[in-house]
Amino acid sequence: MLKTKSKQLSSVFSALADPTRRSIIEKLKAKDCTIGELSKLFKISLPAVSKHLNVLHNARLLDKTKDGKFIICRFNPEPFNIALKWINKQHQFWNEGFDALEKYLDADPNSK
Amino acid sequence: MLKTKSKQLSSVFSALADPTRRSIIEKLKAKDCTIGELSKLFKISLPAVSKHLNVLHNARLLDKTKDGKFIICRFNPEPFNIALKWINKQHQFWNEGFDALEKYLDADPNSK
DNA sequence: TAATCATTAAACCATTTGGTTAAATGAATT
DNA sequence: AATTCATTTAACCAAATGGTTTAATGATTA
Repeated sequence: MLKTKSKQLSSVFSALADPTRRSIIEKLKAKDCTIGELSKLFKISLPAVSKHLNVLHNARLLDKTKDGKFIICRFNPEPFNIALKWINKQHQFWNEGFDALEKYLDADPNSK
Repeated sequence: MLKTKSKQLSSVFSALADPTRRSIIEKLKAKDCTIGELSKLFKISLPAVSKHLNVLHNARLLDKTKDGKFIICRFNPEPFNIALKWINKQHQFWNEGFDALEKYLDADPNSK
């Protein structure tokens, strides 16, 4: 399902609006985890964690890959780019003078 | 009311999660507006717009100043910094090599 | 094949969200 | 002083959100 840019922005920003989901990202940034491993970090139930993971997955911030009995979760930072671009566009201050961020986001990742 | 960093992040990200509120920011970025002017841009009722403005105000993305009968709304991009910092911290790719954004955000705005 | 383990689905609940309309407030005009 | 204009408050509603518990699914292990 192709999302409009606006829908993408909404799903990314609302995914990031919840502290549990931000914690999940902070954890996954350091290391891929199974859903069971992630759920042990929080006091909420496993189904609640599963729902949060769906929200992240929907925003494309999380990849799930099946490994036998387990599901491995991997953080995908790529959708941050669209969010950063939007913010940067509104950021009066940044638009003055040179714009390092814009160049950064437009650069080919493989060139680094 | 002092907010924790987590609460600030939640309020900024959830303020940005709504397309109407993003449109309001895009409008205000160009020019300060009264609430009546803003409400004319949308098909929703004026009280609905008023509520969106409260959400933005709560996230400190919007300043209101009274001017007689009118209330002037001004966009305040400052809370973007905390959001950008959080995103940048998670952004594996960016953390490799030099980090232009971090420097940018930590710089004294008055020095530019 | 039966039992176990990881995860999701279902049904439910309370709270929040984004909208409405109608009434109230408060400042400016007449 | 009465009216008009800009905005908010109140009361309400439907849908979404974040949580729960219990049941179902699906893959491994015994």
